Amino acid sequence: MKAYLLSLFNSTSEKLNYLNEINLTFEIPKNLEHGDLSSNVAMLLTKSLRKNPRQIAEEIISNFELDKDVISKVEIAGPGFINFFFSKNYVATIVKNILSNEKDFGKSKKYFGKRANVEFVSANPTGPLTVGHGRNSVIGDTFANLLEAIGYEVDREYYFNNAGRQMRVLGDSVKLRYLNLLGKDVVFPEDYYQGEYIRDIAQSLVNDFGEKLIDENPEGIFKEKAEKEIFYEIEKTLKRLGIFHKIFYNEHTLYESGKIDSLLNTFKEKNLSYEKDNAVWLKLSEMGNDQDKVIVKNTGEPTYRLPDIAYHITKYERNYDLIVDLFGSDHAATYPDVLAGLKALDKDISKMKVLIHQFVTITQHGEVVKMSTRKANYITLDELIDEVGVDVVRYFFNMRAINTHMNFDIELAKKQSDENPVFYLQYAHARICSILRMTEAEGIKLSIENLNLLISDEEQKLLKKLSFFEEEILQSAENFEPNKVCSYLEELAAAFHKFYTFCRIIGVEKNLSEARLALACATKIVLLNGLKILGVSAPEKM
RNA sequence: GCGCCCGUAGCUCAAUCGGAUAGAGCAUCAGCCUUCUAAGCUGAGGGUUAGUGGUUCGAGUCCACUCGGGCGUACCA
Repeated sequence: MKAYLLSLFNSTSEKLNYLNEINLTFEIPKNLEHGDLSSNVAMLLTKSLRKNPRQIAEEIISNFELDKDVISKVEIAGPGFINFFFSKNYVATIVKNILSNEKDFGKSKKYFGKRANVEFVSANPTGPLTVGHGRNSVIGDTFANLLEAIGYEVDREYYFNNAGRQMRVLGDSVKLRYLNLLGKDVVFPEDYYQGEYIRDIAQSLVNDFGEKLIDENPEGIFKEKAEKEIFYEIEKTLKRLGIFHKIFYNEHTLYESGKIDSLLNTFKEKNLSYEKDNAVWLKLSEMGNDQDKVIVKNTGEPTYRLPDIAYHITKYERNYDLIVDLFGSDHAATYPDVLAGLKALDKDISKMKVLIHQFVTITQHGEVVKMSTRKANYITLDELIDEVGVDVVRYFFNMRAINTHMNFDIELAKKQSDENPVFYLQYAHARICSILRMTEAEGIKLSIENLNLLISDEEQKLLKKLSFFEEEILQSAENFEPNKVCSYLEELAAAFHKFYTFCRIIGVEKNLSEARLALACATKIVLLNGLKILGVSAPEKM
């Protein structure tokens, strides 16, 4: 429908030149009486033309060359909106389109041939993924799915660091637990990792090695064992959610390959850094940021900024057209430094898209749970999946805008899992599958020959909803808004459930029956394609 | 103190780059199953969009300030 209006305005602009100056947009009116699509061009032109918007609208309309088979009515309404009403026949043709494209319906080729990198999760292997990581994991994967749907070839990437202070403490924690288990009298400091998993790892070392490791360095087998075990668990959890990273990028390789040193040299050569107080500083204030920051400490160790910049340079070297970083608001302060560094090195910053999601506030028994891996005060993602299932977890994190400070009431999630909107969508899909089983038994075959019979309100509303799918996906992807996919699918499911209630398929006149079956099949395809982007299953029975 | 994010129905959230009468779900209440799955449908109640000013044809949306909450503000990541 939008495509038709665009070409309509395009041909009209040959007569009315001022139409070329305006950015054409169409919106779907909330109120049905305002048509199927609406344009506000006339109002946007009031200033430059110095005319009443309704007069302008009048002039535009009178120059349209309308196809009566497509547009049934055009009217001017309110302050100067131009409202378009499409013919029922035209609306019904979407079914053909859906049935012939099937799995590919909704996908677009706008970004065909482009490559994107989506970095998400990126948790260091110090403990199991928590509910807090869940939001990052799910929306990161959904972004990747969305980008694929609009033509990108996407690499999912996980950046991690198995060196540094956190990991030292991890090794120390395991060793102390190990000594603990062997009956040694040791003090376990409060700021060490308190989690039960540390004890499990230590226990398995006791089982395998007995007392042989008592004199081993904590940075050796203790740390290595912990990292391996924890990473194994992280990957297992992600796998449950259907998340698979193509690339695991270890920060350490940046040092081994000399990229850190060479970056440091580049900064120095370009006079972008200087030494002060025995440390190396990056001239961020000259790059437009608030203040200069240290990139190499007086101990000789780099701060996280240097490897972060070096890491992102590798993304540029790997020739991506789009580089997406997703992280929680606790890291929001770090990315301007990275961007400034990249810009100073003449990298095209417009390829970067840094997305920040707000925190998930967990409440349990009416109280806010402050999550801390160190203090072992957390609810793991695995526990959540055990409680409510993969589909609910994925849907729940996808359904809210990433900027919302979302609340997660654990009790409510368990209790209301039956009433979660995800079941509403899945139920629509299962209902259609059920109809398909019945019609097959009855020998009813779908047909696209008599789609013009689909004229009731319920049928038309469903058809219109279906026709906006591709546009919704495109917008969700371009704006990085997975929650819009959820809203769309909920509306689609609602339109279907109404259609189901009022329009019978089995037991009506043959041509109508076949046309309605075609509509039901088209709906099934769109539901399936949409749920697939969200990573949610579409059961055939419930 | 400063920076970023947020504040919408009892609760959780929407609202198409500023659009027409602010919408869903849950919860509450009243109806609908001899016919394709009632995990559904129909209807009702529920709002000074935190507050005060401003910008304009038009503001939940943009600007300023105030109040309240989250996250930052390291030679930790």
